Amino acid sequence: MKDARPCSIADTLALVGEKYSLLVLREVTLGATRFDQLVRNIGAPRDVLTSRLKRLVDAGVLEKVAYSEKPPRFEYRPTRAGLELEPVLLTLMAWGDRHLNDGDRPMVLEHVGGPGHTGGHELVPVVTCAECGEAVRHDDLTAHPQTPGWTATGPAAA
Amino acid sequence: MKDARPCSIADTLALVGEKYSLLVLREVTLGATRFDQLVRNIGAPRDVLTSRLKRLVDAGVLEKVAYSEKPPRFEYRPTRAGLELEPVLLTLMAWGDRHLNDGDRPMVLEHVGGPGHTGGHELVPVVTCAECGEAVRHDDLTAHPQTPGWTATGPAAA
DNA sequence: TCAAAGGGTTTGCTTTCCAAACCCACTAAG
DNA sequence: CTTAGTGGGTTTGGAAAGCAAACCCTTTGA
Repeated sequence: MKDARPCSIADTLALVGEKYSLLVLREVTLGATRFDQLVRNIGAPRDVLTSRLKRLVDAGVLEKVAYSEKPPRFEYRPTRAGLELEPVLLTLMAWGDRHLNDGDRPMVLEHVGGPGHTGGHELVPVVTCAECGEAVRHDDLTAHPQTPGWTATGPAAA
Repeated sequence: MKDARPCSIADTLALVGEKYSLLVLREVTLGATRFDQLVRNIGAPRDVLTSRLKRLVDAGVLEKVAYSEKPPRFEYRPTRAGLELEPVLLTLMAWGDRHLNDGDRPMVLEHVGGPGHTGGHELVPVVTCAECGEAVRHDDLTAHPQTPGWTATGPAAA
C-alpha cells in the first residue's frame, strides 16, 4: 500500500477490512458481545479474535465494558462509530443474498418504521442520495479526486 | 470458519473480503482496468494482485477482456454483479470520510440525477428501506435468522 | 473435591504476504 | 539492427499472519 490512491475506502478497510473484523461488527450489532459467543458465531481462532478485538477497541469502534468484577469479564459493545458501520453490513448482506444465495436468505431483517408505523416489513436496503433522495445508479456518478496528481484512473503525470 | 453462523455477509466477505479485493473493485469501477494501473493505484504486490484477479474473474465479479492480440493483453472489467458492489464501496467511503478523515474527503462523488435533473450535486449516500423509503436506523431493525438452531445472538441449544 | 464455564495466552506448524528480481513479447528510437 | 522501454505477469526467499489444539487461571456449582 505504498503511494496508493488516497481514499477513504482504503482507510476504512485498513481498519475493519482484516479477516473477521466485519463479522465481529455483525455479531456485536446483533447483540452477541462476549468473547466465546464471538468465537462460536464467527468461527475465528481465539488468538486472532483477541487481536481483532484489541484493534477495534483501540480504534474506537468497540468498547470493552466490564459485566463482572470478581472474575473480571468484559463484553465488547459497538460504539456509535461502530453502529454506523451497519450500512456496510447491510449492503454486503444484500449483495450476498442476491448473488451468492440467490434469494435464500440466511437471515431476514424486519424493518419497523418511525412512530407513524404499525406493522414491520422485510428490509431491502437501497443506497440513495441524501440530497435528491434518488436511488444511486453507477452511471449517475462522477468521481472527483481531491488529491493533486490524481485522476479517476490514476496518477496524472508520473 | 467452521460451524459459523450462516450469513450472506460472511459469504460475500469470503469472496471479496481478502486484502485488496475491494480496492480492485474500486479501481475497475472508476475505470482503471489494467494490471499495472491496479498495481500503481492500489499499491498491492503484483503476485497477490494476480491471485485476487483470478479469484474475482472466477467468481464472475470481473471479466477478463482482451484489448490487444499481438501481445496478448487484457483488461479487467466489472460485470453487472461487480458493479452491484458499488453500494458497499459507497458506504465504506462514507464511513471513512466521516470517522477517519473527518470531512476531508480524498475523493468527492458528483451525483447527476435522472432525466429531469440539470446540475449535479455532491453525493452523500444513505441506506434506505426499499419498502417504505425511510433511512434505516439501527433501532428499527429486528434480525430473524432463518437457520434452525440459530438465534440472533447464537446457537439456540448446544 | 471435582468439574465446568469464561476468557484468554502459548505453542508449533502451515499458509500468505511481500519486495525485488526476473522473464517474455512487442514497439519505438537511434 | 541494436538497444531501451512498456505491459503483464511469474519466481524466489525471507518475514509475517493464520490456525487448531493445548494450556492457564479464576470463580461458581454439584
